[in-house]
Amino acid sequence: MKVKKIIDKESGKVIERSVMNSITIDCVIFGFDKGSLEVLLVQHGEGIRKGEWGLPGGWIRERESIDNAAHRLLADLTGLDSIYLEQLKAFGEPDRFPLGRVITIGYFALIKKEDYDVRAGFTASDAKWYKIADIPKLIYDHNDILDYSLEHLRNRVRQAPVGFNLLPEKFTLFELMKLYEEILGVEMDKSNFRRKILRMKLLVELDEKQKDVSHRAAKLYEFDQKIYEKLTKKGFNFEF
Amino acid sequence: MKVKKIIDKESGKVIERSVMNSITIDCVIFGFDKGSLEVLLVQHGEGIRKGEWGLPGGWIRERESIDNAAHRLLADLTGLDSIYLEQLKAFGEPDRFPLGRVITIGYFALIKKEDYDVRAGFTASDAKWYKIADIPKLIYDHNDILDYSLEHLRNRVRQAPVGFNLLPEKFTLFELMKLYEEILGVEMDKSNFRRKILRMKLLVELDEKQKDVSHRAAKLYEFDQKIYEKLTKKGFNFEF
DNA sequence: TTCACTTATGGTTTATTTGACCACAAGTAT
DNA sequence: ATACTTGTGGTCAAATAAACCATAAGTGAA
Repeated sequence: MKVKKIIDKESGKVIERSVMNSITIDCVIFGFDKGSLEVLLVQHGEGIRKGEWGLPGGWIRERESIDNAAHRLLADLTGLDSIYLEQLKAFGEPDRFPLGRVITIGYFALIKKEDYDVRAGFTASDAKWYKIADIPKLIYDHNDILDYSLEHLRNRVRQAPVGFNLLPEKFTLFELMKLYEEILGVEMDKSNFRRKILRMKLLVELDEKQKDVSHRAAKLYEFDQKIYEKLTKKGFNFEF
Repeated sequence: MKVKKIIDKESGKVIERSVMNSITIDCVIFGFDKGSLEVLLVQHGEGIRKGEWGLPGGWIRERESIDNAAHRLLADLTGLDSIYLEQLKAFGEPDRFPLGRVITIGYFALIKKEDYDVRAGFTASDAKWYKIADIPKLIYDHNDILDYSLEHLRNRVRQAPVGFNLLPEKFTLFELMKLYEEILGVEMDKSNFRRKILRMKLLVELDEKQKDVSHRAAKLYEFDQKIYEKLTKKGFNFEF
């Protein structure tokens, strides 16, 4: 096993810690802002690919599970824990990484941008949100991983109520609909959407309304954690 | 990179070939026989776990993609190529493998048992089909991988027409229904099933009937490759 | 041959869901 | 006041799903 320099999170000191030398993790972190789906990319600060953009990622330590590694990397990156995170799959074309055979395990995260500060605990030289349409050419096979994630996201939101992880705690039905429209690339009918989503009893109507909008304020909703979990396990159908 | 003894498929000679030393592949191979869902397990012929059952698997070679590795292993095992195979995900608990840190990538295969001969090209000391209900305690975390696959299979057959890969080329609607019932663990209505599946235009009615059955012979169907592929991409809905 | 039994096949009926569309409410901006 | 935007609650016809029924077509046993 290789030994890599790693910065210890608590002490801030550079320590040596063994890592697995042919497997990495790369995370596709989705956010949603002003009607647009976005992805968090980082600019590499060292090595031959200095200056190029890629997915945030890192090495797996010798004694941690891969899920833990993904959570740790994400926490270092965003300062957030307990966010929605799931493994995508492994990417292992033999020439995907130019300096040797490295297989990477892709992870897929959905975060509420309101809770998040790019700078918090951030170690890469630069990090930036990119709209899906503006993704540049990325290092290695990261464009492939991103494309796969996007495809996965589109499938996932139709089968489980995971899209909510991209919205603030309290949201309007219109915002929710716009989220689905953006992710799935379709147009929906306000009225039918409302009927369908309310019928699942997934949402709790709050005694609050939108503030500071230049039109009639809409009621705010949040989702019911119990039913959310039940539907997440059982699967729900969200075709339009 | 480690060097492992590998038996060359063409020549039959033992050759040395470099493999990645901390990643393996394990395959969950499903078959369907007489109304029961089954899984192919192998008995390990060497090492400390000699005699115990596990999933068929192996090492990834230095210069092959992980998908290729899975296809190669499966071809060695079953003598079949171009079978339905997809990656599940990586399994990486730090202590899943007792002799060191090894991450495994799970694969998921569906085969037509009629086409398949367990002995063909088989290298493990023994291989056997097990009914889902009779799965023994397996080595390492293979029971977890199997449980995950089963869950995945249940989700998959409801979203894409992949279940057909378990049936012979020609099948009756009743057989197809029994397949769904077995996989999903539900009872269905013959008449409604028939209506629903025929409405998708996925099946082609053949000019042939069942033979040697002790009741009215049913029409045979096969599926339409074109529509099959379209539905596989697009996703179909098969809730009951 | 007749009858019981099994599965095949094609209905019906009713309730539910969808999709398209409408109308008015309740705010803001000019 | 009026235009404009989004919210909210409807209608209606078409499509779908769920439960159930009836008859057909075969086998094998009485």
